[in-house]
Amino acid sequence: MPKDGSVTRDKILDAALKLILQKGFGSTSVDNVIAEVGITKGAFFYHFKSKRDMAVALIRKFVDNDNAHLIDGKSEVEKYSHDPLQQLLALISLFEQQFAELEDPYPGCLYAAFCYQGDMFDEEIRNIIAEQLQRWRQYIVDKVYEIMETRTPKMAVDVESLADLLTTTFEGAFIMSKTLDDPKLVAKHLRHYRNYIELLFSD
Amino acid sequence: MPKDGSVTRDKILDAALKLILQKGFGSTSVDNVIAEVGITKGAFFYHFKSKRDMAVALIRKFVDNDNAHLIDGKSEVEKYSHDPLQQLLALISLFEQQFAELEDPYPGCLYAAFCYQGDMFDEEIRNIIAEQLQRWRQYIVDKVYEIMETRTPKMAVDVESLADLLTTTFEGAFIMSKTLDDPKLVAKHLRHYRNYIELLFSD
DNA sequence: TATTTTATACCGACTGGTTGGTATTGACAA
DNA sequence: TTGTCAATACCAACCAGTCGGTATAAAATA
Repeated sequence: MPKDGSVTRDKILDAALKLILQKGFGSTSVDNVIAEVGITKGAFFYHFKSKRDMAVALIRKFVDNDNAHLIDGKSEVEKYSHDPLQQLLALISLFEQQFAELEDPYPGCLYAAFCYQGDMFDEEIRNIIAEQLQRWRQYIVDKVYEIMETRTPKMAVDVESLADLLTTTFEGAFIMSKTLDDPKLVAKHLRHYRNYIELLFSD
Repeated sequence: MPKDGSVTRDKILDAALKLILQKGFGSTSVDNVIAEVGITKGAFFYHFKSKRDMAVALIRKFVDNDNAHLIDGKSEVEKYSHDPLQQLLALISLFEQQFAELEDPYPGCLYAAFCYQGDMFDEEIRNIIAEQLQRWRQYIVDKVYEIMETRTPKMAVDVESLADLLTTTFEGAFIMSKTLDDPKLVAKHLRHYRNYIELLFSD
């Protein structure tokens, strides 16, 4: 049986995620990470050729996980109703429920953490994030156009920004939740987004 | 008249703000700041006894400026209408106009930058920020209760989180605007917040 | 089956450079 | 000539990254 180095690699990424959300990328030293994991410098640079290399791996993992949430949410929601409006409302409800269960403020989102350290990263890393944000946009944009086949919105709205507003609500609410130390805030703000969609499209 | 060191002090704070929004607090070194301003270490530590001391001064200045926006917006808006609903909608419109003029993505908000470096700061700094967020909340909460004296919302809503949602929209939209490199995004998302208020309360 | 080889996974001392912060000195205005 | 303001030179701690070496186990060879 081979020694499984991927266990250590994952532990490094987990520790790095936690520390980066607390202190930011630039303030999280490799020494911090290895101390958290309980390994040495040698082990770290065996798995990642540089700190930036680790950042890329970390953001890839975070994006994959985020995308899994989108895909899971989609399939969860689309099996209960064929009405695109009900599907979209149910998707938001699903996220509300998940965030309503939290007892501590959500630790935060890597996209925001990296956004506010932008100058430390190159185009490649920014693109990985932007592409994932556009997957969310695309799913909701399509859903809204489906809705508009049978319903007329109460107001003329820009569909693309309406779709992006979900992510905006998440990102903004994470910051508010942490700053005001209110674990329930994210769910409450998602509820307003759901209300808005409902007011726009329901009869 | 003594030499006016406050000019240098302000230049330091301006440079620090710019750099911190680009790179984060932890990755912005004192050397970076003095290079940007064109002064030396001695000058920096004459004006601020530590880097943390500068951070406190910076966040105080940012909060004062933010509060000025709130106060200016209030008085601007309250002189054109006595209807609290029209006042609130006009306030959001005002911010929309300001952000619609931008040609580049808004550089970001210190509250978010500090939020994602939370572990580097103490309770004092977090409180300065939280108190300012609560001033925004209080103004809108009061306004919404005024509105509800004469109008019934289309849906039952949590007033406090409805008020906080303005800040959430700002914070989230700043991140989206920077990440997607879209200068007009903030104005568009504020528009949705205004739409939501309008749908909730108008006849 | 016993022995050698090879690849993986990890260690910890070390390097050149950067960090926040200090001590000392001097220039300039009142 | 005194207090304000800023420059130079410096320090100890910390930074990302390197390097020579080691332990282990699978694979190849005998």
